[in-house]
Amino acid sequence: MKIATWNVNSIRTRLEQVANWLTENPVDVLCAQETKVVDADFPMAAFTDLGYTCYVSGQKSYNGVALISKTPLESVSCGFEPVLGGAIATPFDDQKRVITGVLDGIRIVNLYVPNGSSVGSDKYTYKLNWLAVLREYLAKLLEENPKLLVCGDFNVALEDRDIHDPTGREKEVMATDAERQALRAILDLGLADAFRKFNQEDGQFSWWDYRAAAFRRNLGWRIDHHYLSPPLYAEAKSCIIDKAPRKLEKPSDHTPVIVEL
DNA sequence: ATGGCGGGTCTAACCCGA
Repeated sequence: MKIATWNVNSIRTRLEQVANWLTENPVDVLCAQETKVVDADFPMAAFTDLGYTCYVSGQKSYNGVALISKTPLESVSCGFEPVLGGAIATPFDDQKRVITGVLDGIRIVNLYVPNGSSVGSDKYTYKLNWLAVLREYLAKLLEENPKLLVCGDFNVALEDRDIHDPTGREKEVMATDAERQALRAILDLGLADAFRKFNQEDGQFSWWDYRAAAFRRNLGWRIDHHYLSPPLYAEAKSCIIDKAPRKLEKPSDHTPVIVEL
């Protein structure tokens, strides 16, 4: 089974690229983030034409996540509320950042973690609070789903080798100790980075700024991840970053990461 | 860099991303 995560930065603007990529890379499930479209306007036909079923949780202009699956999924839900209840979840479910479903006994969670804007801002606080709620959400899911795959755009680079230049990282959003500790607290539930099972090199990135020719100069960050519970980590066969889509005209600033189980 | 690019939409002295 192959599962990909890709922040597409608008599913409508990127539709042709995503459909072409799926044709050439017919993964079982594509977990997309930043779809930036309300559910009624999601371009489902392009994917049904390829034999895929779409499960979407979107909003106008911002955020939005989708599961695009070759086989229909079971037990699909959106947001934190179905798992955590309204008291904890409601303040966070306005922003559409979470969708999950089950395929062959594997629960797949597709996330778009808040960016955080700048260190010390209200959005930075929101990000840390959101990650704390995510920990509770995943703890509940792990109780019922020993085979858990959590993927998406985490907007956190866990280690210095995941950043082209870690100098001054403590002042930069996505790399502060508080963000890393929030993510580590989640991984301590029993999740491990699929990519690092196979690749220990630095200079391995999944996002490059549109500006300053960052992609050409490989000035990137590795912030898109697949985290696996122990039985899935043990059976994982590969995890690769496909840089090809980032080389196209008008690309997303992220590129797909694919795990094979 | 007082964000250089590129999405979005209230098409702007706009907002947001990462």
